[in-house]
Amino acid sequence: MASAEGLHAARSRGRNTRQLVHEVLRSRIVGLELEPGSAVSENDLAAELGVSRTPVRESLILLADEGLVDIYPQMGTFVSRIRERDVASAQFIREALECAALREAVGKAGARDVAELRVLLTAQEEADRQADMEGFFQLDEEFHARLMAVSGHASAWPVVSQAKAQLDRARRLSLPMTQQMSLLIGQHREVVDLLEAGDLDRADEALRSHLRLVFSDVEKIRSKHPELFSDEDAPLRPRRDSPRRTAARGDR
Amino acid sequence: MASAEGLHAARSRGRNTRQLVHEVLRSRIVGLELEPGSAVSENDLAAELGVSRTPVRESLILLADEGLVDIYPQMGTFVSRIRERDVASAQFIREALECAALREAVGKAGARDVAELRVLLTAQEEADRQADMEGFFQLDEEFHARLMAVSGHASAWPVVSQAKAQLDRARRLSLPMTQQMSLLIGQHREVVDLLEAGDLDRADEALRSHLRLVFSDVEKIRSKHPELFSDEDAPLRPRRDSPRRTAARGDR
DNA sequence: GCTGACGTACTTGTATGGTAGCCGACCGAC
DNA sequence: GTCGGTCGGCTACCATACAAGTACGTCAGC
Repeated sequence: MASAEGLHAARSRGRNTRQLVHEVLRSRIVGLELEPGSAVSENDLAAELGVSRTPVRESLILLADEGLVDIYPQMGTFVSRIRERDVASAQFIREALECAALREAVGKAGARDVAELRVLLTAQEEADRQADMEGFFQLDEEFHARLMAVSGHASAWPVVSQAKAQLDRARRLSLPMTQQMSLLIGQHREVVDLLEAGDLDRADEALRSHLRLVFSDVEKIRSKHPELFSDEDAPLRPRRDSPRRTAARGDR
Repeated sequence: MASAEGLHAARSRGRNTRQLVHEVLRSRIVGLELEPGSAVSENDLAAELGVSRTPVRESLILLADEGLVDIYPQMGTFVSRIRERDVASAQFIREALECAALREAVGKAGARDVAELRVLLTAQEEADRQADMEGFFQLDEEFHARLMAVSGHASAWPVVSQAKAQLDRARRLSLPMTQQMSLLIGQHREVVDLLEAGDLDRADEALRSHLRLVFSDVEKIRSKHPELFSDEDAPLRPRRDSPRRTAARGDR
């Protein structure tokens, strides 16, 4: 997945190196491939990805803006630990925007919109049957994005997506309980049903409780994996214990 | 304001060059000192500000992420024209977040919160009397930020602020009608009154209509200054007519 | 006069060099 | 044993050099 070589292969397709590096790193962080608290050095990443430090550095700056990494000048850059405050903020933003969009979507939604959403629901059930967690995550993202698009506010999705990233890092750990998947899908279906029926208030409520469930998951995770979270106000101890990088030298 | 020399002077105070350049450019763009459509060359800015291309470039990347500039590789970077779509999106985001926060603030607001808000209202009236538009803008920003803070969601303000930037560029041109200022202040006061009274629905409605008024202003501006707006879908003509930069050479 | 090819001057993208500053281990003094 | 200074190695920051590509003025050909 997104190895060093694959990066250059896709490079010709419009996007430049910075954007590719940004996507790779973002995906690794949100997918927990890079754990909260771990160091991400410009030099190491540049060497691993086979590019210079410049695009890596520019990507890290963007990721810092998104709150996914913390840059400590002259000390290092670290994947940000999950902060209570950021998670709560992300939840608030997501809930406000998605619910506001849904309220506008009710009444606007055509038969085609509903049909497209139902296609995604079916695909989600298939992913559930196959226990394809990664696939479900993508379909979930697409579902929520599409839901916002119905209201005509697709352009606000990136903001939601950014907030969502903070939540998803933690969720990644919780979803293994496969029972959750069918529950979430059921909630998705309920939202679509109520949207189709034009029941504004109940649709809003259904989506809101769906999002809250996701949020409460994060809290559960916290007790299980406290090392991924930041104990607030004690961030000035990034720890540079980075073990010597043994491999990754012969390539290129 | 914010000349090249001032930049280095403030540099010692914690923030690095990139952040300073970012603030300067953002302020110039939102303040319309740099007009939509005008070219912002990495080289020119670096020379003018007395720094190298690197921090300038990194700032521009951040500004592009905020939608304030458009980067066309190998062609140039231009202050983005105001796009119908972006303005609508910004309005949606702002309205959803600010109103959601206000709804949560009702009931939470203590006497002290209300008092602090009222202090800002008084200051706004003073700015109105003195026809101090710039001061009013800052106080307006502070009022809305404080209002969100009451709900405990101050950390979501940057998102609102980013959306607001898109709207403010246009508003900058409209506010000269000083009659508007007292109208806006009156609406601010109404929101605070209803917040204090604990009337959730009417407070929400008051804030919403206030924000909508601001939004409608933008539409008025469009007819007056069409050159600042993008006629959608015709963006691939940035025009490089950048007139020779005559001044700004002897300093440093 | 008009059209089309070409060259120059500009742009951003990427790579690399040098600097200031922080951490942590080592080592000597007490 | 404990404390304090020093030094090596690492970091991100900034500056600079080079590369790839576009626009636009110029000029030759018609």
